[in-house]
Amino acid sequence: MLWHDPRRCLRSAFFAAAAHEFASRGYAGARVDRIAQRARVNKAMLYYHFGSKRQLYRALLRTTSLHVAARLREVGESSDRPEQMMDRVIATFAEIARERAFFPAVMLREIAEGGAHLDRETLAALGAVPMAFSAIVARGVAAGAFRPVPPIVAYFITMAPLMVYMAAAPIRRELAKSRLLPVVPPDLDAFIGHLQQTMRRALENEPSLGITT
Amino acid sequence: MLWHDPRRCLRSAFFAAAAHEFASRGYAGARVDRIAQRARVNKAMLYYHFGSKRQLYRALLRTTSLHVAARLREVGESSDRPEQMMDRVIATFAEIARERAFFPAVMLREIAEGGAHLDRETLAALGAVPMAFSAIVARGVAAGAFRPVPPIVAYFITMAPLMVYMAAAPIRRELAKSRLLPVVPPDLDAFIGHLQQTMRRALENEPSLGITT
DNA sequence: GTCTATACTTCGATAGAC
DNA sequence: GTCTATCGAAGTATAGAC
Repeated sequence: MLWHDPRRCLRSAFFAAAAHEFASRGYAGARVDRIAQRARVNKAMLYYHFGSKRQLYRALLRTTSLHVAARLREVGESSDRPEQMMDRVIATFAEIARERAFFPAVMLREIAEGGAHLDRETLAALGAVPMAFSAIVARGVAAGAFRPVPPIVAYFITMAPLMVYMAAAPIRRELAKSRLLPVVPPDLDAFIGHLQQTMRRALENEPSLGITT
Repeated sequence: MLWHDPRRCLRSAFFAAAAHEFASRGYAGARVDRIAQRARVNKAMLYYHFGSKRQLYRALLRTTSLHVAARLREVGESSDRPEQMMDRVIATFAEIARERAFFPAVMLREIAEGGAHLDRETLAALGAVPMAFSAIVARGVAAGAFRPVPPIVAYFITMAPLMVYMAAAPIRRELAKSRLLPVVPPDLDAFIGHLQQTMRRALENEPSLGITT
């Protein structure tokens, strides 16, 4: 990842700090001072390298989205059967969110934001994620392994629960702490298992044969 | 809805304006000036009636959450079979979001926010929504109509796609405008149909019988 | 209860030395 | 390339007249 280049290293430090700040406070709530402080770099450096808060935000979103899209394409290039591929797509989403804990919250926030602060290039990077996902589903449908569900619909039904369940971890903790939840919610791995099963059933093309329970 | 009471009417005007502002800009991005302007009331009045931006936000969240939870309980009290009840739960969510367009975005943002700005009372109101939903699923499981899926898991798998798909409408428009989407995404009604079908399959307890295609 | 004017604070951004 | 000091804008909140 080119960590030998000091310029790259500085960008990474800024990205990590910015990701944490934007995820937990949102674009408007994020403070440039806090990002610089967390990155252990002077604030003026941030402006020197990125120009503005907005451009830093865009760079973060672009980098992250392109990374996610690339990982999904990797899964799509494997020789797995479509059903297994969907399992791996879900696992990959979760894996990415484990590596980059900020990902779900930033994603949800940007959706709610409706694309304000974004330029065309960043928008394109964002769109690469549903595109990569849709390609996988479309091939499964074409091969007859999946029901003819619109790929973009499958994308939202798969990705949204994952993003929301992961982003909701803090508020679940709050609810649990205040004794406002009747039962302990399953951990992420269990949730992923349920989601995989749900999508297998949702996309299953031969209801009378071989539903895995 | 007590529209005859002028005090109630004023609160409603504030709520409507605040909802729009919080949904499109987030808590930190929301501007008290804009809320007052949109409500066609002086800003000082807002502070007179609600005390602060934060308390206005909490009041909005409480009112909305309690309304949603009440609507879900209504569905739960009907004499429908569990499968039909789930269809109606999904339809009800969508209906509420049609009446109150701000609902999905505010919900997603608050999840990402992790419960900051919230007091115990508002947190409890928020928790009432998954509680009401879970009660419905739990009864379906107890009656043998549903597979033994943890109700809270079913909640996230059902609610998240709806919230995200609705909240993502603006960014889908942006993507479409920039020609960054290969196909036109289904409208909300079609999406709801797919989600209902997905949840029927996900909760179906007898895979060999009566799957509706 | 309602409005005007303003106090006080915080934030994004930059100028300018090194 | 890096840091300090600071500016100007914009924000929440309130004091005080009516």
